Amino acid sequence: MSGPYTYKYPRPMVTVDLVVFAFDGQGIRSLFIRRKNDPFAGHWAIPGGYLEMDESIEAAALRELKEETGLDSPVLVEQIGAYGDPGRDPRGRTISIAHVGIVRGLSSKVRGGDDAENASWLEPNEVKGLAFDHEQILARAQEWLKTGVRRDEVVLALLPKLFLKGDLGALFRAVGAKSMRADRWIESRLREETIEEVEGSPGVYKGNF
Amino acid sequence: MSGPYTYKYPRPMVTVDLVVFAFDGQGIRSLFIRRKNDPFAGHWAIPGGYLEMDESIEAAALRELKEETGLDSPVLVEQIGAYGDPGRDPRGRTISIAHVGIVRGLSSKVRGGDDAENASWLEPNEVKGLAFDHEQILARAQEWLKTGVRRDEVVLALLPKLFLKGDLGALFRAVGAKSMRADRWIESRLREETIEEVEGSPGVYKGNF
DNA sequence: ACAAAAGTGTTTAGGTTACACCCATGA
DNA sequence: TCATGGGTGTAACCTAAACACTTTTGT
Repeated sequence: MSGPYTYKYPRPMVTVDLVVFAFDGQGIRSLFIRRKNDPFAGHWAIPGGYLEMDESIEAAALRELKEETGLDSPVLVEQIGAYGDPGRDPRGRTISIAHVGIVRGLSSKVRGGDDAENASWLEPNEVKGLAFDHEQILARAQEWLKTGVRRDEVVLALLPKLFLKGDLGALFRAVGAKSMRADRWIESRLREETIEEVEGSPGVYKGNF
Repeated sequence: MSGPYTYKYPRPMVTVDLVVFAFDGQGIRSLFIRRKNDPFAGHWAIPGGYLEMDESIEAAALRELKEETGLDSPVLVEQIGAYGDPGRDPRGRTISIAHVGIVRGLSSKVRGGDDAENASWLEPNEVKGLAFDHEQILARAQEWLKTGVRRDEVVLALLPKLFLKGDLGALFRAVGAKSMRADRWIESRLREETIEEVEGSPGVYKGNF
């Protein structure tokens, strides 16, 4: 960096955050880092960091994810909103552009990096004392997940490439979608060819992309 | 302003934009300003401007709307996304947080102000040569409107306080929602008491809030 | 009077909910 | 054995879409 940088009018900082969800066959997990530095050193936080001047917003989210957790290219990434209440960051006015991402299964190769002392897959509802307003962002992301589970891409991004009816049932249960019947879901997607049964393996399905 | 302001790392500018929709009984109109200053002086643009350091994002959107068009407090405001491609603003890296707003009817008291030479209600599909990436933002806002019209709050925010079946039909037609039948819509909302028929005026309805 | 546009009835298909019942599991 | 939780069949309900037909409107 070659700073300092001088502007005529004050500018907020801009960060990106990325809530990553994965399904382990039992429940939904989310990826958190433990912050190495102040503010909130030692607290859990959603992966994220400063936007650089020459990269797109989504690229920044992916870069930060990679730097802080080692995770590469989620199956699906979507922006869910900008958070910018004055005071959300003690270092000064900060706007954070929040995203959700989905990866297929709990990648075991996550590791801390950069500002992250370590990175772990935690149950989103168990994590306490999140940094900044990350509780709020997480809540919104969970809401997104709960309603997003009606979208086939979201479901298929969460499930393993090959899955059983039981996996689907477990997934619906895990996100708290009520009375979603796996049998009906499969029946209907088979009809419209969103998924198909794997040749020679009755009861095993795969999504079509 | 007391600038200059100096930071260790470069920071983008942050703006807010607000696409305002209104329904005039015939079609959807959207509020645009004609820019007074460069860049894009003389071009139409979505109302918006710089976020100040001590106001919330939504407050900034409302303030800019007021300053540039004279319009006060839309019935409904919602954030629709952050736009931040490098190069979207020739003045330098700028992140814009886009919103949609709905007002009830075409307020005739709109006037230009600030950076706005004037403000007018235009048909969104007719406007050409929008500033910045406002075409893209407008397109997303229209998309939001088209799908949002299934949400009762959105419909009721667009319609006058008292409305007829014909108004509803015209509205559905205006946003391009296909095969939405006003008779069925009303029937169903009456049942669940989202709207009610006005006493003594058969065929006149009003929303319940 | 005619053509185009809007309104209306009917039917079909699909999804959602609720309920009843079965089966497996584990205390 | 009993209680529990999940799976599964059935029926009621609602909504969306398609279609045909009528009514209205403008020229």
